[in-house]
Parts: sequence; C-alpha cells; structure tokens
Amino acid sequence: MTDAAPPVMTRIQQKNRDLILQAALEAFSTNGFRGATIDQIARAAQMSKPNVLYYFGSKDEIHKALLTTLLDMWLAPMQQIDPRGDPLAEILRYVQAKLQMSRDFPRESRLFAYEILQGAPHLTEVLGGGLREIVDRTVEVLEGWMRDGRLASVEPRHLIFSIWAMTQHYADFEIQVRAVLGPGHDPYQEGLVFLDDLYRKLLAP
Amino acid sequence: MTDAAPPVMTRIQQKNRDLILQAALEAFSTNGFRGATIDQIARAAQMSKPNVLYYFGSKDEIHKALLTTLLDMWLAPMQQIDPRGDPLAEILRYVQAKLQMSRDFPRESRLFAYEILQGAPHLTEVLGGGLREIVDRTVEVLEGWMRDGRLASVEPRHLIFSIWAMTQHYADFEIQVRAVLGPGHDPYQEGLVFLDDLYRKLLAP
DNA sequence: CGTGATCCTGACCGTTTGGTCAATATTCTG
DNA sequence: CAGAATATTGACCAAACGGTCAGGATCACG
Repeated sequence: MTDAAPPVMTRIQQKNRDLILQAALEAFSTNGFRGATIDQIARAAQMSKPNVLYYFGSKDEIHKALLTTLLDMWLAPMQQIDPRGDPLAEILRYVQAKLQMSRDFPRESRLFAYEILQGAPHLTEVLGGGLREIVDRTVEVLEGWMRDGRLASVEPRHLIFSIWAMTQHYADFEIQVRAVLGPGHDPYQEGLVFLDDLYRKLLAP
Repeated sequence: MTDAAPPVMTRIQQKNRDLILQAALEAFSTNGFRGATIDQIARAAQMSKPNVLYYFGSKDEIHKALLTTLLDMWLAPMQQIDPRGDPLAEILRYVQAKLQMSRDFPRESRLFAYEILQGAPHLTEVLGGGLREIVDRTVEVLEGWMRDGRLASVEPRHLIFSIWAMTQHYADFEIQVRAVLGPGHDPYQEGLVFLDDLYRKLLAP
C-alpha cells in the first residue's frame, strides 16, 4: 500500500511555484483575472512565460491554486472564535484580526473581492460547501451566546456579513477611503476604534 | 454669439447611445472593464461593432460615459439627508435608500466596485473632488447633530464608510451572501432589519 | 424628389494573449 | 562521470480584441 500520488516536490519546484504564486497574487489582485497576463506574471517572477506554464498548466490553474492556497488563511480568524471565551471579547478580537488582515494582506482581500464580484466561478463549491459550514458553526456559537443572554440578539449571519463588509471595505476600497479622508489619516487605526465602538453598542446584552 | 457646442442629439443618436450604455453596463458590471468586449456590447445592443464605435470613439469612452452618467444617481441619496430633519430618521432613511439601490441597481454597484478595486483610473478627479465635497457637507451635518447631542458621537466619515460597506456588500457580494444564507431568504429584507437595529443602537444619543 | 447629412456594416489590420513545441541547459543519481 | 530526469527558453501559432476604412443604406428637409 504505497502513497497513491506522493506530492513530493523538488527544491526548485517549491521555490518556483512559490515565486509564480507570489507574482500572480500581485497581478490578479491589481487587475483582476482577465486583466492580468501570463507575461506579466512571468516577468514579475523573473522567468520565461513557457516556464510559468511548465509549473502551472494554464492561467486558470494559477488562479485556482492561488485561491485555494489562500482560502484557509483567509478564513482562519473566524475559526479561532472560542465558544468558551467572553462573547464580546471574542467578537471584538475577530473584528480586529479581520481588520489587520485587510491592512496586512490587502492583495488577498482584493483577489477574493474580484472573484466574488465576478460570480465566484472558481469558488462555487467552496461557497456552498466549506464556507457555509464554517459560518454555520460560528452561527451556532453566536446563537448559544444569545440564548444565554450574554450577547444582544441579532441575526447572526448578517452580523458576520457586517464584519466582513466593514473590514474588507478598508482594503478593497482603500483608494476611496483615502481620498475621502485626505492625507494624515490612518484608516485602519481609526476604523478599529469605530468598529470597536459599533460592535460594543450593538452586541451589549 | 451662438452656442459653442450645442449637444443636440437626433432621435436615433439618443436611442442608440442609450442602448449601448445599457448593454455596456451589463457587460462591464459582470466581467469588469477588461473582461468586457466591444463585440459583446455590440451583440447585446443588437448592432455592429463599428456602429458602437461610431457613437463612442473607444471602449474607454463608453466606460467613462457610463461612470459619469451613473455617478450622480449613485451619490444622490446622501445629498437628500435633511439637516433640519430628525437625525436618526434621516440616517436610517439614507441606509434604507442605499440598500434599496443595491437591490434595484446591483449592476451599478458592481460597476463602481470594479472601478474602485482597480484603483479608480477613471474616477480619480471625482474621488478627490466632488465626492469629497459631498462627504464633507454630510460630515458637517452629522457633526452638527452630534454637537447638539441629538446623535451619539462617532467618527462621521467612518460612519459613512460603514453604511457604504454594508449596503453595497449585499450587491457586490450577493453570490456569497446567498450561498451562506441558503435558499428561502430575502437578503435585502433581512439586511434592512439588521442595519436598522445596528444604527439605532450605535447612534442613539 | 433630390441631395446632403447621418447612420450602418463587411472586410480588414496590427497587437495582445493564452498556450504549444522542439531544442537546449541544468540538476540529480547510480 | 554518464545518462536519465528535470528545468528552461526562443520561436511560433491561432484566437480574440480594439480599432479603422471605404462604401452603401437610410433619413431629414428644402
């Protein structure tokens, strides 16, 4: 009984696949899937176009690999909500973590934004499957807290939407945010203060 | 002294320009600027490609015309906030209006989302100019209300961001919202209930 | 009804783009 | 170090795309 398909990678494969994904993240997140070109990715990864296609069979494959690689990281903060912790503290920590991800990984945020905007052609199974399960689990935790009177009663799924919308807004619409605020502002710092206040008031039991 | 450039349009011009813009809205809002093709727009508008380019000199021009045509409509609800009205009622009315626009004009919402995501190459002057002024005016109204103790004191610009983020989320990420909610839900109806509650709690003086 | 302005299109062009392929270079391993 | 496996690339291709152009159809109007 041997390993069916041992995904053993050579040192070079590991390095180059990583280089390509790095370059692709930059390209896809600034221009969208159709706006990015393999040439552009190859140039950024400092290799020839055929070599890029040697590691990933097609542009689509690069894109799909990127999304699946980054999805776990993107969803991680929500899974770290601790049912045994203090409800408000747990949620505020989640908001902060999500906002920090927008600040530290805006390209990832935009990548997903483009994908969802376009109708999530590469994420349909994830949306209806894994994502929904993760959300459902979190919803159960939230509803438990609400039943116990430790959290104000609000529609939990829309609460989650609101957190996603607000935090990702700072990354996805950063240009607009900065244009409106003008220079000399730290959108994320101010946003955190605002969101902290908002969710405290909304969720206080 | 004659009119410098009387923009008088023939019946046909009016009809065809409108048809093209209609088709372009559909195309740009589903595939983004680079994802949409002139062929596609021409087909949807039921005319030949050269004819599309007879009315609009280039793909870029169509896009720009769309954005400028729709921008006023998009920003209108905020300008209808009445400084003499009841603060909370005015804001809740704005939230409702914005949410209705997401529901009734999701394509417009996505069009702007794509544009901002991409760095707003066609909206830079608007972002730094007109938009900022409109926001500034609204901010003054909000700050006036807060000074008078008729509204809880929160950072007004981030309050506006939150309204934009939340309401547009339902249009721009509709696929994700529906995937998470599952069938048998009215995202906009539920969203309105949630947001009403949220802003009541946040803004009660 | 005629004639000038407006409207419309098939055919075409140059460029870009995703992807292929044969050939060469490099690395790994016995 | 030999030879097999892996890695890399220049040259090339077909399709898609934005845009042009010359010529024909249609319309408005005296």
